[in-house]
Amino acid sequence: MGITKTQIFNTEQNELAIMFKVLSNPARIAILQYISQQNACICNDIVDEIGLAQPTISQHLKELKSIDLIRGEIEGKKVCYCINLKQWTAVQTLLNSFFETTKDNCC
Amino acid sequence: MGITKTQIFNTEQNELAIMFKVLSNPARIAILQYISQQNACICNDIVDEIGLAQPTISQHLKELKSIDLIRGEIEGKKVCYCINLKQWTAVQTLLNSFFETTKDNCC
DNA sequence: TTTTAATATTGCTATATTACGATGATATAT
DNA sequence: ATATATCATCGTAATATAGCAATATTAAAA
Repeated sequence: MGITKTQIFNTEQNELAIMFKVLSNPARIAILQYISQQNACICNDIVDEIGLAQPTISQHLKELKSIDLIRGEIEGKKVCYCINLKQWTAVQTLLNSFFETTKDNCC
Repeated sequence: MGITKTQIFNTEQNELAIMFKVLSNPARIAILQYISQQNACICNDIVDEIGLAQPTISQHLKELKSIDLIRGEIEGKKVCYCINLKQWTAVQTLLNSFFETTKDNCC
């Protein structure tokens, strides 16, 4: 999306934006939901489940990994992805606290 | 961002993605924080506060309005923006419930 | 009514994103 | 060793986004 002037914003603002951005795509939402439903990890059943090409899924997984929301464990030829619960909760807390703080200031 | 294949995802997934997307920019985060801190509404002090050109701010405000997160009240020449608390809370609940549901399924 | 101030809209450029085919890397299976 | 399956990376096309200058719009003020 064009150049974002990250320099003029503080770390918190930039980090919040990055987390929101990683989640701002329906494919990535679907991937997260699917991975979580498999309880255990899964691999590129994701490709079959979601209707996108394998490279596309792989790229989305990479973005989810970039903020450590999921982890990929190599098992032979396959890679099993699962939600990183610790980071998941941390992100949830961070976003939630943004909502709370803003709400408190407001009215 | 290139074409997103929204057709292959369900309404919930697409709506979540849209909300995350609106919040996925540090300028919009900063605008929301600033508006909320002013307690009452403010106008284009936002332009002075944030270091971006007036058209850019105007565009960001439009995107925030698109999901009804803020409201602009016209007061003569000026427009006073404020957080729409009802929608703010609704979005918070929706996102939070996404985090919770996914977490519950997971482990 | 003309000017001025505040905001929105338009048009443009530069860069990011989504998606995919082709290719590369790696590990099991034959 | 060779083939096959799984996944990642590269390169590229199409589209979206961020930002701004210029311009339009609107309303108070002169």
